[in-house]
Amino acid sequence: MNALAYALLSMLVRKPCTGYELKELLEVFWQAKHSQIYPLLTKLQKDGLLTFERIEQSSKPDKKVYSITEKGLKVLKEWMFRPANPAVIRDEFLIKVYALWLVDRQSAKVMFEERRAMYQSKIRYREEQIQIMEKEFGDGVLDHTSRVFGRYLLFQRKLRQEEEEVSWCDWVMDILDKTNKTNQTNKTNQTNKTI
Amino acid sequence: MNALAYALLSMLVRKPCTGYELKELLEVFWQAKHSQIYPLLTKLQKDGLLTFERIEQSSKPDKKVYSITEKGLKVLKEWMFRPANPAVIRDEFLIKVYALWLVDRQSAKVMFEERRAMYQSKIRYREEQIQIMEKEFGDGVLDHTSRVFGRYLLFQRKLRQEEEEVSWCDWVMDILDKTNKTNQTNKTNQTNKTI
DNA sequence: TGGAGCATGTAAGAGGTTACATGATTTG
DNA sequence: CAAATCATGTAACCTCTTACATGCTCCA
Repeated sequence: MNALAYALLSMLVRKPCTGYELKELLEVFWQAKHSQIYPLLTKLQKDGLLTFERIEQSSKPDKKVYSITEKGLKVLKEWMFRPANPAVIRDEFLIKVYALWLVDRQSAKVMFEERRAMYQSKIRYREEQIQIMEKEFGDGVLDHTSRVFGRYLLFQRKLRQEEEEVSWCDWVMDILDKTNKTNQTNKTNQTNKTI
Repeated sequence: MNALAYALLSMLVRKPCTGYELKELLEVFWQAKHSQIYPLLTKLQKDGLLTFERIEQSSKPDKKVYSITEKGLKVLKEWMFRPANPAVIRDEFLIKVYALWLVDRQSAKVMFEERRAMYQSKIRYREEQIQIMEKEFGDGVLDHTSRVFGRYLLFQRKLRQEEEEVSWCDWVMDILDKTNKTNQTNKTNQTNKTI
């Protein structure tokens, strides 16, 4: 039982889903490719944590709708009370930031402008999604026993983190602007002090 | 050349380091185990991107101090201008948040209190590190041509994100408090509306 | 005297990505 | 007419974690 397995259970305890739907819904808190999801669903079903029903569709491929079993629910609930492993964050952009002193000020600014724009569009999407939830569920989004509660909390968290990212980009671009533009061949670069 | 390889180059372009040091320094933006770092350093050295010098130490094991080569610098600089792959974030706690509606209010509160405490201690550490940098480098931390610039930006970003996490935990705990405490067997739970 | 820090390495296995494979319908 | 969406699956490969392996010093 790995983290992705619990992620799938935590989705299916809300409502039955196809593997395809799970991939979409999972995106907000656990990115996975379909090539990882489909075999895992089969495994969890064989282990008795899930069941599935094959639905034939006209004009679309057949699909398998998975549901959680009693055993699956029990396993998920037990896991809920165990301490979570620390988060893993791997962001290539941050490597580039680390080596930012190698590039000229103008290129650095462009990098941050692009980053800012990307996060700004994420914010717009996130705000839309939050509005949809609030419209559909009303106060249910703030009810800790409602199925949508956790999803709502996660979208709010994502939104906050994305807004923070934009604000950080602005802060960095401000620093890049404030740099004395005549002092291109600098002095501090000569010192060998490094952490 | 994978992302970790560029992460190592971006460290070594600042100053020569041992594998052991790299693992520590890398932590702020790319977590990796030593079992991944050491073989990769050997590979990069064989590819001519790094060189190393063996340093014998009394009272401590020998060490290999790696430095970047001209070729390594060229490869790194070229990579700097290529667009970064999207960030990968995998946080088990968020899976638990998704299924939070399964646990009682009190347990949910405990989970967020622990999360808050953990991030609060990260903030303390981060603030210390930032102060150390500011003391040692002065205005150098804001000079985009200084070797410490990128590292400083990253620590500031981490701090902001960690503060945002604490603020989000407070927001969630507030919601959990505001819930009508007599309404334990709820109504919204009965509806089958789900996204 | 046991644990943390310094220091490097290999091997096995789990987790995750990319590519291969198929195929109908809808939308721009 | 091409691209996106729905829908599922396998195989090869790369990435990352865990475990095995060694050994000295300093500190509580």
